Amino acid sequence: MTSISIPQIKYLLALEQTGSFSHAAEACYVTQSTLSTMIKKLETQIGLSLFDRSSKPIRMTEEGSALLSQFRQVQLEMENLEELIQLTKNEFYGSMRIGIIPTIAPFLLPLFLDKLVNKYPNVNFSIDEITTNDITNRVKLRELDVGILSLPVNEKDLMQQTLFLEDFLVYDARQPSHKNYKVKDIDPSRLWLLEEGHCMTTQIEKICVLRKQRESSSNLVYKSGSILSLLELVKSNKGITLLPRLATLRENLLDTNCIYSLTGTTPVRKIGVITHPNFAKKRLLKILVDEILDAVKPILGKKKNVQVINPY
Amino acid sequence: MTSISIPQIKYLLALEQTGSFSHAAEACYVTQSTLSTMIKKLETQIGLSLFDRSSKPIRMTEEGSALLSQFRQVQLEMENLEELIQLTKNEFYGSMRIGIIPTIAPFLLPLFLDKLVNKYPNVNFSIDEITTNDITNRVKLRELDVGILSLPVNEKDLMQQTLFLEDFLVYDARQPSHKNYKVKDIDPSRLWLLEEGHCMTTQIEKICVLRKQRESSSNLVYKSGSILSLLELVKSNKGITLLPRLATLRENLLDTNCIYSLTGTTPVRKIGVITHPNFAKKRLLKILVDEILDAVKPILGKKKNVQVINPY
DNA sequence: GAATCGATATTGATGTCATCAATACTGTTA
DNA sequence: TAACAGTATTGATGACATCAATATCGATTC
Repeated sequence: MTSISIPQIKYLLALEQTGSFSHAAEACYVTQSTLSTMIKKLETQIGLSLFDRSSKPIRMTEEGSALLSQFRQVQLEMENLEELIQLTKNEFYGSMRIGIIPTIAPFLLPLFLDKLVNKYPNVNFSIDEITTNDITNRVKLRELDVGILSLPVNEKDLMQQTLFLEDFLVYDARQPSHKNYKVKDIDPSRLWLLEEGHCMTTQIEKICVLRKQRESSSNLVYKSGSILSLLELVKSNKGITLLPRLATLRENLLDTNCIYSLTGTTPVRKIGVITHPNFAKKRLLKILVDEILDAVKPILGKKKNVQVINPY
Repeated sequence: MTSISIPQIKYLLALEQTGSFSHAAEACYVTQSTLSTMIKKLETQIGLSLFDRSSKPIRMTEEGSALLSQFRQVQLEMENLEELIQLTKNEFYGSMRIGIIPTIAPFLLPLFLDKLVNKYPNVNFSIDEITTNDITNRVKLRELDVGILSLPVNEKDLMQQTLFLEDFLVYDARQPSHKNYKVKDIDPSRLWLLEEGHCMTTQIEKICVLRKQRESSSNLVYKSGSILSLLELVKSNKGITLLPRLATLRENLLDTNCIYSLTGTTPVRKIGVITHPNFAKKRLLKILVDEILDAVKPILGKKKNVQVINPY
């Protein structure tokens, strides 16, 4: 048992406008008999005569006139809905090109990317795992829409938004012996770092205050190209490194019993996003940001007594 | 190829409200499979994913949320329409009982009654052709809804609304001899009137200033019970009477060549409607009034230099 | 008064649609 | 691994919107 339908309203308004069943049918791209039948059906459904067929052109009855503006209102809101649908489709269509640094990518992406991709099937997400400099350059050139990386970046022309603070922990691959670590407990000769170019390298060096100190005390300098290699080398050489908290959760990559907090002030890095100032898809960006925050907030919680280590 | 339908909107809002296809289906009195299919169809039609099925309870996607308030707006306007339909049905249903005086009924009703009855098939019109006193009494007692008669009535508790002024013309059944008539030209011995009780009788007596004058100059006093009898008697006895203009148009009842205007000030009567002060169907009354005015305005036009003759 | 015209109402046919019951599929829980 | 709760899919079916053809109606013309 049907109620009033949108096409019926459309036919009614066309008939009121044209004064003729034939012309109204033409305007609505249906046959005259369809329009006649549908108007009659509407009148039967609501129990009122809406049109006076004895006048020429056809005019509305008083009841029809009493309802006309409300029929128009329904039609107007339907048109508003259809327009908003188009606007919404345009925003959540196309692509979003994301650059993310390698010290975040393998730990953060698994936490939110599948859900994001499923939520927005019409958006083509593109992920590039590249370094901070490459990210900032390509965002500036509009080759990337968003960068996920450690902030701040040394580019005041880009929009920067901090998402969360991520603390560093000590990974000592020897048998567990210390409940707590102090920075000065770190033996620079056993310290392994990622190669230059990774902002985290700079951050760890800052934490340990040990650029020159480290070069003078070892005849082997090895800088890993990837964080996986880093973890493998630290493990196999019973070395030490500093890891961001999200990395320490991956039990498949390391022995979580060998992870130690640093006493005193906790060194942290700011993780956030950068975009070009003219980047338009603000709602999609907010979605990305909200998904990331939803994913990491339960893990990282709130930080106290921290020292932010900048990536440059 | 269908577009968005009202039931689809209803299902969407129910799903957003309940967070479950099963509960939403229940609330909408359809099966779960119907609701699932219709939501999917809506999403396909508009090209957007509106619900995230992986969360429990089910939540809207960002696009769905962006459109939600506009969907609600459409629903609200549909509800407003349905409510207004009910209000409108209540006003234009039932009956309208009309009293009309006999010196108006046969000339005015044919001008508008068929059209009115066809326009409002759901209204039961009831017409009583009775005198002014009967009309005013029965409107006071709510036995009639409306009276159509000569105004004013001597009842200040009734609502009175003047519709038009109707002038009187002389009907002299002798062979046409005068281009113009003055009141003093009227031979009281040949004057025929309706019987007492008809306000028009009083009006004509006032016009001719001749109550006592007439009684003293004739041994035959005949007062017709109906205006048809009056016209027949005036015709067959080559008498005289005064007729309201609408009556003079009926060529089937009299020789229109025997109709004369009165020179000098034109005597007219006010025709209008009376209703009980608590009569509620104001819109239907307005319809009746507008139909009458539409019918008589082209005939009567605008009056100049008139003297209103009251019916009492 | 009959024929013609323009317009609406009706009819029967037909493809599309909404809806159902049944069931397959999925993720969670015990 | 089985059971459970919930959603998605499938095939069947009655309801529906729509069409082409034509009946009906009121006005106009001859």
